[in-house]
Amino acid sequence: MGIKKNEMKKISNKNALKATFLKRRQGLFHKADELCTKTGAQIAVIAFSPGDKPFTFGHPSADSVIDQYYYPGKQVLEENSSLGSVVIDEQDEKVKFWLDKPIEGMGLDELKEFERWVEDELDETKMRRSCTKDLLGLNWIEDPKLDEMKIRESRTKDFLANWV
Amino acid sequence: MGIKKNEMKKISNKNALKATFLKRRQGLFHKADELCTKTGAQIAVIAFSPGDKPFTFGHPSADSVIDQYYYPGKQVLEENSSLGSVVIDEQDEKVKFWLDKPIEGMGLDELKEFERWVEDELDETKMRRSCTKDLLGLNWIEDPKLDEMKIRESRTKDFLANWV
DNA sequence: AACTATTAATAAGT
DNA sequence: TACTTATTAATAGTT
Repeated sequence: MGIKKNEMKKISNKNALKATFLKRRQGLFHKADELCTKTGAQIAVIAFSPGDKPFTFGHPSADSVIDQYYYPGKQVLEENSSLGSVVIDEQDEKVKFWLDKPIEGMGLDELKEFERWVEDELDETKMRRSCTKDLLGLNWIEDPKLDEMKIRESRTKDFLANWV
Repeated sequence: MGIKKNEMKKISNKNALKATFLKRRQGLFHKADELCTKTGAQIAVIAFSPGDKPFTFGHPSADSVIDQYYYPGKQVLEENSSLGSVVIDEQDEKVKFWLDKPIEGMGLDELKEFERWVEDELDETKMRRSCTKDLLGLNWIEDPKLDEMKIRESRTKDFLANWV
């Protein structure tokens, strides 16, 4: 599209590069938006400009789509606990027991037991989880700033490959 | 494009929905690819189909772009410390002092000081950081399983708005 | 930032 | 499911 047939190679001219990125980035986000509207798809687009400035599009939000990508839980249940939000796929007595328990009141031994339980639980159910915590994992002991930090398990390529 | 003027509303017919998602998803990824080629942009696209199947495009890879988005370090230096890997943009005496210090040997007060320093440092330089740690931030005290979990600071919309 | 010649994408048809 | 075509949409070069 345009005056000449589109040459598919890197643009060297700096102004042209900037202009092209602007126009095509807008076009790309527009296409993403249309696709969402017409099909109900959920889409996240992250684009770093040649100058490494980040631009994003997201429906319903970039973060939520990225979360879905890394933690493809189907029947998600969000429990609000002192840990932040722990995402699990099923609820049982033990889940309720631990999630209702305020972390602030646990001693070190209990904390370790809790941790062991979480790891076991999540391994067993093959679920992904995200929970919010502070930078160094210290603040929650006395001054939780939940929802400011996220812990993410790194997704395996295999999982998505098989899913598709 | 097409026979009729494009109606921007959700498609109800299931076959048309599928066909449209297929075509437009291809179109979207193609546009993303062209934008990368022509401008050197780095782009990640994640699209969940109406049936919630994930499709991705990434250059150089979806993961690397998403990582850049959450931890926009420019001149990245990876220090292997007892904290896992801490990503910072410059190295100075204080950085070396703290990163060389084994966390295991710190008392609670020192840990807090360390945390305060990290927060200050990163606020000042406007850097984001990623460090690998275990799920609950406890293991590193006695049994670090580094590189298995990631703590991420949740990005504020404002930061990106101002950056752009 | 706005314009337009031209190519590119695609909705509907086959 | 893939191919075709009429038509709209995107955009390269220009101002």
